[in-house]
Amino acid sequence: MDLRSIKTFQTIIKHGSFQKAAEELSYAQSTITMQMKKLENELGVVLIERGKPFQLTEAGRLLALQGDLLLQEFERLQERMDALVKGEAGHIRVGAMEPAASYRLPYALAPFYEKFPRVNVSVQIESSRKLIEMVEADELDLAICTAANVPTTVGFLPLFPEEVAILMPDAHPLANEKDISLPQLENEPMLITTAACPFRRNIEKQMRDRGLRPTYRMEISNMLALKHYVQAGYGIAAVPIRCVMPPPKGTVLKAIRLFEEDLLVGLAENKTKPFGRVATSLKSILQKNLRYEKEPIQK
DNA sequence: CAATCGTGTTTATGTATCGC
DNA sequence: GCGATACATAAACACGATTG
Repeated sequence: MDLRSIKTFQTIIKHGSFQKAAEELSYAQSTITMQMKKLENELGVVLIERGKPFQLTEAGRLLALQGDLLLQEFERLQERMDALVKGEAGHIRVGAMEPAASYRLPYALAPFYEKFPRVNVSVQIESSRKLIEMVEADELDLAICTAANVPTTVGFLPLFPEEVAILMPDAHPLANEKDISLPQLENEPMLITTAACPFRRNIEKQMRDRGLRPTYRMEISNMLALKHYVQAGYGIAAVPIRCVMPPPKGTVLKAIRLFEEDLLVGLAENKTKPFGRVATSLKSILQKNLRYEKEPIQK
């Protein structure tokens, strides 16, 4: 069964005649007969009760309805293919870690959508480690993540440091300090994310390097949920500033001294796969828009 | 008016060959 | 070993003439 014979069938219905359909489609009348015969054989049903005037069978009425939808779908597909060829449509798979996925990507994507309104973007939110794996397996076109275990087939372009500060209830003793130093955190019960979280690993490493040992009170897997636990008074937490601006009611954000290295976030891409025009454009737009102005930390 | 027939043309498929 | 190309053959298609 091909679309051509369905189109012929629809044209026959439109004119109520094999002859007229042949004229409109520039076929010989015998070709129309042959096409209908073939279509009926393939479908295993009679579509048209021949006679004057002919009548559609139940199968014919069903095909008349479905055939229209099929042809419309095909037209849409054709339009999308044309757009794809012109570089105006397609599907881009982006991965992002938190907090960039929630706090940066929605804004960074806006100019891309303005430029390519017909491109479909899917956003997958995962840990950096998982994102890099997905880029390597060609399951993502681009990923916004940290450079965790980057294999040689994956390229990483550093873009911005995700700055970290300490969030605490405003009644906390340290809330009066101008800023916080790492040794002050040693005996403070902290709320932390999972062991795989790059932010947690960064803090642990920096404290370890200085011979300090953090004290943990509670592990919360979702970084975006941390601030609510701080707000509820469970303890203090080192959080990306972007997640807690402005700090929730009843909490304050304090800069932390000695944090000379914030986590570097960037774009990961598969070096072995060709990059299309749309993906290239998205890359440069993200490159330009993922950075943001430094925001003041509340005193 | 649609179906059938004979015929020429186009398209699809299989095979062999070539170059990398 | 693999993909590109050329060629032969089969199958599908479209046509005009003709029939019922």
